[in-house]
Amino acid sequence: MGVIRKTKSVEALLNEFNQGQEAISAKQLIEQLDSKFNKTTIYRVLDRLEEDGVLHSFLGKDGLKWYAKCNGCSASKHKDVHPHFQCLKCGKVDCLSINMPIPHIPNRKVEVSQILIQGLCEQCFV
Amino acid sequence: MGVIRKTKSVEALLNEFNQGQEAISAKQLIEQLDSKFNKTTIYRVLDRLEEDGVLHSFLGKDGLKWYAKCNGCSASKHKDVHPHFQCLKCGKVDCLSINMPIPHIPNRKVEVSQILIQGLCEQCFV
DNA sequence: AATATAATGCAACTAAGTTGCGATAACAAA
DNA sequence: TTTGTTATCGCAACTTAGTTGCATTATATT
Repeated sequence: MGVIRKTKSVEALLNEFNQGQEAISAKQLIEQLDSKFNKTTIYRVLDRLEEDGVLHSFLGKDGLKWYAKCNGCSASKHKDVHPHFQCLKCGKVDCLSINMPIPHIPNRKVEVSQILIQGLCEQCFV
Repeated sequence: MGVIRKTKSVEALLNEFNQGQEAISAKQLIEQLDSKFNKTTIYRVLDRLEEDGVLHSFLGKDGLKWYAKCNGCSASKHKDVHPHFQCLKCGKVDCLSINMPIPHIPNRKVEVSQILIQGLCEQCFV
């Protein structure tokens, strides 16, 4: 079932993410690749890449969906549980490779946690 | 400027939040009060209550906007920086009164942080 | 080359949230 | 109480990120 095919859109998107380590929003990818691919295609390829553990996704401060490369994820399990950082000046979003332990909460079961930190990135924090 | 008026919609919304400590999504409030108020009104009243430091808002796991009562906020400063919890079974969302220190990140300035923890709430975690 | 089916493009749709504007209602001052 | 100012409301139309259905095309397998 569902072997991912090496199509032009897949290549193009992977290429975008291989330009750097930054996260890229679906919106930005659609604008960027507008002349080459339909937005539906882009959404679907992103879905597939996420399912396959190539990318992971999260929501930025405005509720937009962002994607970034995975490190150590597989199709069966996304191990990437790290904070994301969104720069309030330049808008850049990336993954932070720091460990943020989620405290145990009495009488509840913690399954996932999303942490979005906002502030000034290295370039903007002079 | 801008003294908030005690209108019926303001009263109705405050009343909803005084039913308990849970967070309520804008969507839910609109559905709930649909017969009494226009959705535009509800969005605007929520905005005003947030500006006045009565409510604070955050995004849930699907990017929907949620509101909850503030504790110790003022119009000038929202002091409420705490994690929020969304139950994956019953959907309930609330504020956690635990302190989560944001680690210092080298060469960046941290200004805000949003933490959303998902799992099972007290009622659903049997 | 033939086949099966994954992937694409297009158009139409969904849903949360926003905007403009004329009408209405709070509230303070007379 | 009445009046005047202006905050607030309701409505309709809009915006925008993301989704869906379906006919067509491309990929990979035999």
